[in-house]
Amino acid sequence: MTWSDYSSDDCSIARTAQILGDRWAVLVVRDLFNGVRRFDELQRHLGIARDVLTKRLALLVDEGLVEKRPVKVEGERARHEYVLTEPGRELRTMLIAIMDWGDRYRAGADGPPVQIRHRECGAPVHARLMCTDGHEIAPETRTELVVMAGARFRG
Amino acid sequence: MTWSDYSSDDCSIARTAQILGDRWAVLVVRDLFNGVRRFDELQRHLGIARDVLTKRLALLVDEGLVEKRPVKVEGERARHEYVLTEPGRELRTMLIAIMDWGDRYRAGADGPPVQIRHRECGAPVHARLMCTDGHEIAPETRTELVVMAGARFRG
DNA sequence: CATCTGAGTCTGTAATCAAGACTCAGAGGT
DNA sequence: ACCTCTGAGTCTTGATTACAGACTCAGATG
Repeated sequence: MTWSDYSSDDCSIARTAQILGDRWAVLVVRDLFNGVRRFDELQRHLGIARDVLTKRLALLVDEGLVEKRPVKVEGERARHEYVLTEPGRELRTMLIAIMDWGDRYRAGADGPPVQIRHRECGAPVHARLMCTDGHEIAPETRTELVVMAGARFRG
Repeated sequence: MTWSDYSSDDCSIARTAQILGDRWAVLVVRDLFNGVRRFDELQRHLGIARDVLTKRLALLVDEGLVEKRPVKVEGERARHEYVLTEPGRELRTMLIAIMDWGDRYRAGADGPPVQIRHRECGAPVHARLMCTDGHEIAPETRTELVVMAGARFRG
């Protein structure tokens, strides 16, 4: 029973890619993380087409990663802003894993553009693989894939 | 100077998304990780259109994540296979971060379909955030973004 | 010589994306 | 009251890209 006997769609990576597997989705989440909250600000910063942004945000809201909430500031007209929900915020590990890879293999001559730091101690933060017994999984460390109850055979 | 004053494209996440920001790219890499190596096997398992697979593989080869190498098995015609390079293999942390998220928020009733384990001790492997001082960065732990030399202002 | 298979390429249609114009409602100025 | 500005979209019109399936081509197989 090899990996390719199991359904490709029935996989947590495939399901996540269904939501984030788009050139823009990840960047929208990144910007939301970095405090961008309003439609026009996202649109300008990302350079995304307006209708596409509308659709992406709607999907993210639909999938529960983002909340669209009304904001009423005194003396201004009512607006809304887009804020990450808890599931959305839990993507931080993934984002930092992506960033680590890019920093390493796609940084320009001046090095990485930004760094994420632990607010309390100031040290840079990275994504690491660990097993639940506390061993660090280095690049050469072998891992194996074990099929669990949730798996489905290929249709 | 806020985040949105800096160029969105000049960011390691944006650069990585340029390569992997596609519904299929991540799944192709996942399958290569899991030992699928041949064109037809990828095509069948993923259910991707053949011409799209051709293009994705070409991009991954171009970007240096995948190597296309000829294979000559005795008694068979020469073929080639697609194998991850070292940069490609370094995506493991990202893949597992994506999988962790999906396992948590998108698993079906039967739980996660597969588990990755440390081959030596058998314990499940997960992606974690750590600062270089060794502190674990839990979901509530605050991080901050520091702009470095590689950053560019918005054009 | 006819058939099979792996690894694509080609073709026609459907879906998405991009860029910019247009809409609409509320706030501010005159 | 009227005009203008802005935020947050929606609409429209090409240009790209995806999808499904047919077609190709070379070397093994019978």
